[in-house]
Amino acid sequence: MTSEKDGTLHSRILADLEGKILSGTWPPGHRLPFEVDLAVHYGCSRMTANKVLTQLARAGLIERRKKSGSFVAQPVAQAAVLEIHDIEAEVRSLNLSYAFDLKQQKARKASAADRQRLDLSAGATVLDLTCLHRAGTRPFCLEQRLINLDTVAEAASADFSKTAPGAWLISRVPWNAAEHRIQAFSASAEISAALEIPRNAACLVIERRTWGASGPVTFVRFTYPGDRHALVARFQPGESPAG
Amino acid sequence: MTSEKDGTLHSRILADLEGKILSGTWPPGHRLPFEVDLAVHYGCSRMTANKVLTQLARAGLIERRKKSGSFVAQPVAQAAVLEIHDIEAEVRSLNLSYAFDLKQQKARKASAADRQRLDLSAGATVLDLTCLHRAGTRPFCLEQRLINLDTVAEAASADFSKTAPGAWLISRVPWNAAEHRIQAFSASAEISAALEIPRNAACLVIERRTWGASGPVTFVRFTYPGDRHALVARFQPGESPAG
DNA sequence: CAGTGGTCTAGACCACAAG
DNA sequence: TTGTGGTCTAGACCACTGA
Repeated sequence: MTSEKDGTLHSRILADLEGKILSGTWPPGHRLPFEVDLAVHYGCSRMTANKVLTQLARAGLIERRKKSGSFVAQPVAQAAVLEIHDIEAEVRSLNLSYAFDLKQQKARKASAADRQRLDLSAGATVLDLTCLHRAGTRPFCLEQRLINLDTVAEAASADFSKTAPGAWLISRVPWNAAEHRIQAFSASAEISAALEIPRNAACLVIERRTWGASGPVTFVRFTYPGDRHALVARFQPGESPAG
Repeated sequence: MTSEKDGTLHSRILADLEGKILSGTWPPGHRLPFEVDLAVHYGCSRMTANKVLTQLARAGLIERRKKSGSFVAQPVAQAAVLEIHDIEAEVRSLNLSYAFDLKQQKARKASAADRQRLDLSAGATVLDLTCLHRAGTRPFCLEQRLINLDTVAEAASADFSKTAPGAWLISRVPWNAAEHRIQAFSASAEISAALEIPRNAACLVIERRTWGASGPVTFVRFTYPGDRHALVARFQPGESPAG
């Protein structure tokens, strides 16, 4: 019964079922009781039982099939939530002072490479930015960014020497879709100079493409000294990553 | 009005509200109509309106406060779902043939380093595995793994020359928690020999610690040639990553 | 065809926090 | 104090799908 008296009714039922699944009492493939039976067993209405099963299904712990019932799912893909923080917040959480230098800011016609990176049509103009984020006095991360001036025209006249482009953009284009790409590269001459690391040192590179409601917004590449930086992602079954 | 006629009632309402938020019609901080008003406006019951708002809140698009109402949230952390696939599936999705070589398999007392990696107490025994995953004939990824024999005793007598350890484990310890760590490293002598890449070439390294219901299960380090491999993560606001 | 999940309702009570 | 979200119910109809 795992009777826990805390929380709401359906969260208690949820915890009970989760325990049975995660502990292996109900192995993958096992059929759960029907909604009606759960409702009787826990003394609740069918809607409440349904809510619990729906939540378990959303979390990927069970699979529901009409006419057959609900079954404990086979664990498949290892999915994990990767939190890509704001760099300033990231630095400050290390108890280091944060600073950034704007190293370059230039508006220009989009080159072929730009258009591919930003998913643009010909003739578009972009703002090309480079800035260095510092933790304490050490270089922390090099940011190379393109901003689509067709979508975010105000960027052309913005002052990025005080406000980092990332923070500025989030206030202009609050909600957007993004695609991240994580790779390892050897430091080029430019990178090694900027980050003050040896030539060819391994670097962790995160590229992000961002789209807003009105089209492509920005492409940005963050380059971190590889041995000093790690991305961490956790996975906890049953907890919806969004929760 | 974004009126879409497909799907259920609450999914249509959801799409409508999502559109207003994502397009900026309702900017961050804007107060949404109350549940009762939404119910009236869409001609549904309050429960249905509640379901929609609850879902928006779970997705992080709105924030709900008692007595005050529901508000469009400030976009904060860039969270993305990182899918860490099974290596065999990953290779096959590239239309390449998959193979792996078991290069080492040795049971031993856990060293101090092992105990730290696997979160073990003294005196534990581990199985130390090394295997190379191939795509076509080229090395694709080197897997270095420790398995906690106190938790998964059957591993000691398992045959890993046919079944890759990852696939074997998932059938034994179906549901587990995991922590991933992603870094860039220069190839050591061992790595460069195994992956057939130059010494000090940049490598993408993914480390995973896994816990089951009965304790630490395994620690694994995947090393990929950095310039040939990328992790991709997507983020779509409004969609729950678990969905 | 029958039983399951999917959805929706109209109404209810409660806890909580803002005014 | 009062209005809001949070939760729960008993019952209903539908769509799908497996037997």
